[in-house]
Amino acid sequence: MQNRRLHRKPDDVVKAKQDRFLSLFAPPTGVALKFPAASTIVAQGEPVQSVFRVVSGYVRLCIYTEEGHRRIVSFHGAGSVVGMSQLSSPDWKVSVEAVTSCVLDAVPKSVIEDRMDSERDVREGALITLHSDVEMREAHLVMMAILPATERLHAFLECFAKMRGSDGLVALPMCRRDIGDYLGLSMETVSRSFSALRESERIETCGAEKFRLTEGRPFETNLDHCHAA
Amino acid sequence: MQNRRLHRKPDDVVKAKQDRFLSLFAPPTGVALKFPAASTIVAQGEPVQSVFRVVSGYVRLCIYTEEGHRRIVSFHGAGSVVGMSQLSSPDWKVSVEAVTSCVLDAVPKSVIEDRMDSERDVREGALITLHSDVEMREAHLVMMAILPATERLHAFLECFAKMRGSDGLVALPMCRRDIGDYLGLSMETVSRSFSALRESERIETCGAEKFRLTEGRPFETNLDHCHAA
DNA sequence: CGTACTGTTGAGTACTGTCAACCGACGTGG
DNA sequence: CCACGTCGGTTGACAGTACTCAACAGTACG
Repeated sequence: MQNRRLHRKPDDVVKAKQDRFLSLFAPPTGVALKFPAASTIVAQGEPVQSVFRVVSGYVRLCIYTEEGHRRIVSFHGAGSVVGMSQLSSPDWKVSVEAVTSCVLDAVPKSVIEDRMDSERDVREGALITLHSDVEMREAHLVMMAILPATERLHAFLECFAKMRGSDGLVALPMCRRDIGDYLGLSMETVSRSFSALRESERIETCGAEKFRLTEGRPFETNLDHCHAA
Repeated sequence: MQNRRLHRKPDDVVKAKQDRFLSLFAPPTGVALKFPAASTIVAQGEPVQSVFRVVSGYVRLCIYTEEGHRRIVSFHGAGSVVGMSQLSSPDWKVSVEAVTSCVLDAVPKSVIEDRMDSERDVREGALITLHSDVEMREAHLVMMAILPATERLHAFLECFAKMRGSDGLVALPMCRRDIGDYLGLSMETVSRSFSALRESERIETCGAEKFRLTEGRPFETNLDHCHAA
């Protein structure tokens, strides 16, 4: 879900800047914190004190509306940086919640800001992360508007499998409702879409939370009913 | 659509940083360019050479998918900065198109980068813009998932009227299809939603492109059919 | 073994997309 | 000056998707 097909700069150059930036999350500037599954790491509205990087486990970024609706903006696994887009804001616009039990490295906001001032590579690394955030949300937006439920789920699973990097069986850490809130679908529709993908043999499943993508199929996307031309 | 309810820092402090950043768009670093209505200012895939600021008129940011669908990510009126989120990318991930005839100030990417390196206020101003981009897309995402067509349109009109700052009659520069591609709705549904808002007296219209919000109504949003709790 | 929770499936409904017809404004050309 | 074509917007009819409500299955846990 992160860093999907970002920068096409020479990867090693980008990586060096990123590394410098990411090193801030290690000691001595960073501190590892552990959170149990389903706990709230930071709540929407809290003052922004730290930026995080996921070490292990999965977190979700949620937005709660006044009416009580929950929208999941993104999921983040090991390696993802969370909170950079909150830097110029006094308080969190999103909640960060632990999907599974997880460990995060936390760095004080002030440290990030200071290093961005003094180190060029940190600055560029941070910009790349921010840029990635914008792009991720744009891709999400496009998907939400254009793809029907089953294709949305398929895109999500593809994306998640890619992020995991494993070609084999992938375990989904989040429940159907989470996926629904991420894709803008009801829990039931997500479940039905799973069944549809399984029946059309585009995925294989092993229990409710493990799946494997059946690859290589030319797969005619049924987009006939989508508007715009 | 821009800078909606961003930073809650003391406004004057924020403004000073923003001003320094925004001054880059004026001569001598910036150059004003004029574009006719419906022209493409930069096409998706072109190398990123400049960042823009709208002086007058309106532009739209579009994403075209391989299947030929068009998604509008945002509209930008006078004062908006366009392209900051493309800085760490070699080429544009979006197209920038003139909705009306318009004038933009263009600043070379390299100038922006240099000044971000050398001036703290420019850096912070740029970050605020980026942060605003992320937040805008998140708000868009939430709206798309939660609101039914009529409410989506209403939210859009509210937002647009606020951006314009005028309480009176507001003229929409973009056509129904544009609004549809922005809201993830078909042109026809947008049109029907206009009619619905007019009939329920939540807006008044004057021709197809001028409207006024009928304010003060407690307006019970019909969100009963929305999932999640 | 009962309870609670997650996931699955069915039935019915509501919303929105598609297709199509129509209207009015505008500009062109006879 | 008027006929005509084009374009954007509106509206209707119909179909298809996805949501709601509801029942049920499987699993974990006490």
